[in-house]
Amino acid sequence: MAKNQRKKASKKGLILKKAAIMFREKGFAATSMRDLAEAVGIEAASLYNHIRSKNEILEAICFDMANVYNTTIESVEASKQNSIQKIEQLLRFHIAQMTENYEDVYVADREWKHLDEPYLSNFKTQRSNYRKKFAAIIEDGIHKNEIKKIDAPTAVLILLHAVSGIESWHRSKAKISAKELEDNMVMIMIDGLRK
Amino acid sequence: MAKNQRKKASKKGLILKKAAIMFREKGFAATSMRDLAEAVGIEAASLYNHIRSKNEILEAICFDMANVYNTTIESVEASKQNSIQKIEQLLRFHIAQMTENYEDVYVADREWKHLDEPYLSNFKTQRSNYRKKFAAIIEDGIHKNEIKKIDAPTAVLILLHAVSGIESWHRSKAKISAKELEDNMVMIMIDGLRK
DNA sequence: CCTACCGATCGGTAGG
DNA sequence: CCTACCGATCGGTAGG
Repeated sequence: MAKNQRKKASKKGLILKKAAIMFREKGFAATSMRDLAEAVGIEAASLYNHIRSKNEILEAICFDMANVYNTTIESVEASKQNSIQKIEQLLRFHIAQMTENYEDVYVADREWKHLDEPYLSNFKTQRSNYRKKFAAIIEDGIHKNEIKKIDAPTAVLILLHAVSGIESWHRSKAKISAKELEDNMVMIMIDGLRK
Repeated sequence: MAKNQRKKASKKGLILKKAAIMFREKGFAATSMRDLAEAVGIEAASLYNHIRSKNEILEAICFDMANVYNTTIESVEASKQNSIQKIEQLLRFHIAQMTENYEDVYVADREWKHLDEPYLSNFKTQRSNYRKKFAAIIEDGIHKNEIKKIDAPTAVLILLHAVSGIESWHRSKAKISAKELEDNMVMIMIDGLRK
């Protein structure tokens, strides 16, 4: 992963990486800069040679994820596949992110509330736009009779939240492999949508 | 709702209710006792005539929800229905909780990490037991050929997280009604499981 | 990258 | 239920 390499290469990258781990474990508000500094191996004051503020760390994590999501859905939109295939591709993308890039995904998904303005509004807009694009793909599938007649925005919420359920799987050191997990999820969700 | 009545009847009930709203909005750690006191309409120090600590409030919310969950799944287990019917009943229960008792459900689901020991361990155990009971129902349906061959613990995670997606629906003042929402969700999830 | 420190705010208590 | 206050900890800065 290019991103993971970057995150380990520089000190700022290390700070972002450790921060994501701690923000997931304890939450943004309950993680102190002194906790973070200890995990990085420096004094709290020294963090500020690499980052401007605690909130800037959260911004970096959230908007890096938003960019990955935007890039992906734009490429899926542009591809020549039917709607079921597009949805399956998006599901597999989200599952892969969850298993490979767990900490960042979790933080961007659950801790974005702690963003300050104007970043908060910006993030909420991007999030809403992503869901609208996803819903449009489902809507298209309904019109083309590939997908059962359901409320598309509701289906998007179900799909995205279902994927976030992998979080617990990740923690539980389950016996099932990542591949099996992915296939199980895709089967359940796709069969649920299909006519 | 008996519980809502109790929560409005006494001052302690009002504190728990306002706390659930604020813990959901800002998170447990980012909600101060002074914020909470203002919402209740008293001084921060006066809160301590009704509760022992900030953590006690979180405990009350989380364990009230755990009790509701336990009671429900025990009654579903004891009922004479096939596995698909049991799962549908549990799904409708969770959806109803999400639409009727949103704040408490959300806090018990997302903020329990901030519980102190021994409550934290207790809560995690109850949560794990609930999921095991749910998985056993799915497992039973697989053996009886009512449900496709999938990994039952994974299916439980998908179902429970999918339901939590209603959170965003709740916030978005969607055009779809609660009844339609419920039917859409049940249809997608049940069809996804069925053989 | 560290020592030394700031003002603000936190959860909670004493005493009435 | 309030005023007055406590020690601890917070994010962040000055200066080297």
